[in-house]
Amino acid sequence: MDKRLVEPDEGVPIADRDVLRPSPLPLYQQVKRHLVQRVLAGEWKPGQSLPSEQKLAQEYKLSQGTVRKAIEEMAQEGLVSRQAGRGTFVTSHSGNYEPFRFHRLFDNEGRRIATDAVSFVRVEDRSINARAAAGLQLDPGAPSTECLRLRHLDDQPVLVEKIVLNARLTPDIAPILSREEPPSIYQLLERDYNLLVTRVVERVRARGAAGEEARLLGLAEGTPVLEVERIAYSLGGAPVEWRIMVGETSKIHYLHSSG
Amino acid sequence: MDKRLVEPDEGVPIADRDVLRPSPLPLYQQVKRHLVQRVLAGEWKPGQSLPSEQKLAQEYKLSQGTVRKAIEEMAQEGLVSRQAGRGTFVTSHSGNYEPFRFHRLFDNEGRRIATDAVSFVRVEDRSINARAAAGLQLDPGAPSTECLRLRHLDDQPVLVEKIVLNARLTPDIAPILSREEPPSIYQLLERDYNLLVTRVVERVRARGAAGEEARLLGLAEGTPVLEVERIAYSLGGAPVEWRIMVGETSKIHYLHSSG
DNA sequence: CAGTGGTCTAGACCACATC
DNA sequence: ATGTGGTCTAGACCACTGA
Repeated sequence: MDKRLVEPDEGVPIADRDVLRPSPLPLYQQVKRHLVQRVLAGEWKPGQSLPSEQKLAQEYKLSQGTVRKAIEEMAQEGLVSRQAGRGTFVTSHSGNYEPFRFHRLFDNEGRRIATDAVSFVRVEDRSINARAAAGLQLDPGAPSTECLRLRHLDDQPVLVEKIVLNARLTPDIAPILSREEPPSIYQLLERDYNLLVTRVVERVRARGAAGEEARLLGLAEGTPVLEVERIAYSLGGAPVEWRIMVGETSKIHYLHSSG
Repeated sequence: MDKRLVEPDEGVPIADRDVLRPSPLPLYQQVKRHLVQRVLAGEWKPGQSLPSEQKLAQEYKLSQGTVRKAIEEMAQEGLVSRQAGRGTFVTSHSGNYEPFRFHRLFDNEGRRIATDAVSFVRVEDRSINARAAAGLQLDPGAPSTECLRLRHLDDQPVLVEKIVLNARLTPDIAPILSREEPPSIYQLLERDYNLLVTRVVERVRARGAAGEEARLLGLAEGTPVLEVERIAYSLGGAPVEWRIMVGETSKIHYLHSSG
């Protein structure tokens, strides 16, 4: 039976339903939005399971189908993953669901540049550089944490990364980075700051190697290098990280499949 | 009522249903597969509308919801697009649905490199070059059509494209390319060969400009340039085109959003 | 065994397009 | 006024998981 027949507008129940009422948005979108908030608030931690569709349908006083559609969209966006017979689980970068899914750099044998040795050259708090400020939508001079690291492949340096974090979103992260030297920044953002990176925008350019990066990579000045400039957005759309990766492309390339 | 109650297994009807029966695949997947075939066979041409959900449900003797799920997946994959109140339409590269969706090169003002002046330097039938052969999964020496063209931006040459097509899939395309000089090869593949490009894989590298491309772009030998190597696959998964694009990246960059 | 998500049905109302 | 896709309901059976 159609809900609108049963509850014309006022026989309305429950607190949760109040949250969902006034908007003209479809119910399943409202449910999705609400569930996403609850996941972000940590009500269910990464790896844990959400309540079953039945339970959620009862809680929101909606049909199972409506809740299902909300959860299906969340699954499609990678926030949760579903397993028939088991349940719906909050995905995690730290879990083994899709580690390194944003790493699009590969070596010539098709191996992903991700799990290799990383050395941290420098980690410091400083006022943000102009280019990163533009990317992170911050005023020039805003506080930031900047991190320079170097990836190796077969003991050869292949990639320099400069990573800039908005210090207002990730306060006191510098000592953590220095101490732990984590292979994945995004794991750390999720674990310590509840920031889930869901989307990145990358710009790829070619240019000649220069200055410190040339030295770190062991290249002559002017050698053609690939530059990947990345802005990472957290769930909700706030830019949390600006990153630039530079590597010589006799050894590595950027790979993208689409369709 | 559940269909399985009404039709245990043998009260089964209709030719279409026979096609869909023996497999263990969900019904909506079978419907999807069948509809995709019908679109590819040209039963509904790009821009035209499919029958309504109701009609298709009757035709397949299934519920509207099942047909809907099939069509929704097709829409998600971009084969059709849906408009409430109007219908479901076969998408087209020539139509205005998603033109140039594979073009990921932009200038520094954020404009897509796509609609600009194109000049054809050369179009010829020849035996395939080694690199394209590997990409297209062909034997070295297989017949191919090779096309070299140059894109301009504000009257400056910015991008050299070498395009190689598998002559077995696209016979006699050379004269068409020479005559029409189309801005989009994929429109032509769809119109004249019923090949719908649905997926591309791109590898991006940096290197020094060399030989003919340096001359065409007006660059000194060794100037860093961006090289995008693309393999385009048609619906069904056959590689139909290998393409290499080379440009100086003081003027252009490769952009990719993900998540 | 009970519980979960996955599939399928049948029917309702809605907003929107078109004529 | 008619027809379209978009939303929502209520209930069925299934395959799979885990205790």
